[in-house]
Amino acid sequence: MKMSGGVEWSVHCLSLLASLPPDRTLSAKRLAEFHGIPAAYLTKHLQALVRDNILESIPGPRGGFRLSRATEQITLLDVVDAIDGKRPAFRCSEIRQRGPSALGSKCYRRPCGIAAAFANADAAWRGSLMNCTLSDLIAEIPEKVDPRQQKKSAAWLKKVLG
Amino acid sequence: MKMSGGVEWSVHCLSLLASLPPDRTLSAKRLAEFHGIPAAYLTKHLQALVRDNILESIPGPRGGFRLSRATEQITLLDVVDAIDGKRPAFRCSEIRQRGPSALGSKCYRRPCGIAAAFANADAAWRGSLMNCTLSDLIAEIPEKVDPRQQKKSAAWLKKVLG
DNA sequence: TATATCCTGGATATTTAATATCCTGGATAT
DNA sequence: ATATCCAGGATATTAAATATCCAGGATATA
Repeated sequence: MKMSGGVEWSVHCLSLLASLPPDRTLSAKRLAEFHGIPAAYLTKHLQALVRDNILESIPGPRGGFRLSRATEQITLLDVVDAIDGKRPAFRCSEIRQRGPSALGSKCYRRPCGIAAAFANADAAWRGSLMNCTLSDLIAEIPEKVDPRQQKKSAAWLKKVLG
Repeated sequence: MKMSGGVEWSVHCLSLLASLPPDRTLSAKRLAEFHGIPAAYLTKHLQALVRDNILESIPGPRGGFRLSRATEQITLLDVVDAIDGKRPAFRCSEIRQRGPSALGSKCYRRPCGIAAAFANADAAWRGSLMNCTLSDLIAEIPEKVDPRQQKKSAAWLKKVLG
């Protein structure tokens, strides 16, 4: 079971975009350059974030992407849902309806206990992700990120923003 | 992000095996027949369960599989770990170490905040799965499974156990 | 002891999903 | 007018999940 790598890319991009001055943007090319990842593929993920109203995009020269909501209003769950989809990891294939002791399909209105247990685990996971906002992640940068890297990032931003 | 379908098959098989008289077994073929799933592939999953000491296997005629622990000692997490592997869904690719503002690799001893947040969610998920035992699932069969299906299952078992 | 049953593990094929690139068209700032 | 940038479709590549088959070893039974 593996989550799309695009989720990691997306959160890092959102974090960088959150440090932009108001109304400034970064292009997909710049975002890819900053993170050392392929621009063409990153673009696909950014489009997914736009579709889910996490980012907004500006076409044309000096265009690019910026956050479409406050950092407090963007959770990790929002990102996961946008990039990885909303379908749960456990997908019940209703094997109880197969085999020699199965009944007609009308007899299975409620989910089976096994599917319910996995749905609980999924809810716990989503709950945890829902409780972590982009704002939370940014707040811990000063204590968690090496000051030298913070400085280099700021310098890079200053350079590309002209 | 999708969990292996083998997890669902496995839990259903464990549930059926739990209803066996002591020291009786079911072969992979019978388990597959009961659930209407391919025997050859199910075998691979059963082998994984044996490797993790959830099942034990008996070779030879009248051989097959049986639980190797009490139902109270088998959790959904045990099954997921055996079938789907122990690696978390979110795999940090350390993109912070790439790009123009990265430092040398010695400067990244602690996990980044993003990876930590996903690790929390993973822990919540695992915690939920760990709290659900095979015993719990079996306990709710009387209320959750249609009595007619329970009857058919019992009849099938009686037949194949001779 | 011959035989039939059953698990084990390796080899391999098939299918599906993730990853990745490219290109055309439309928007827009300069 | 031109250069930059996003949107979305088409397509290629890679990796993983799904699935089958077979040879080898164990064992109950006749």
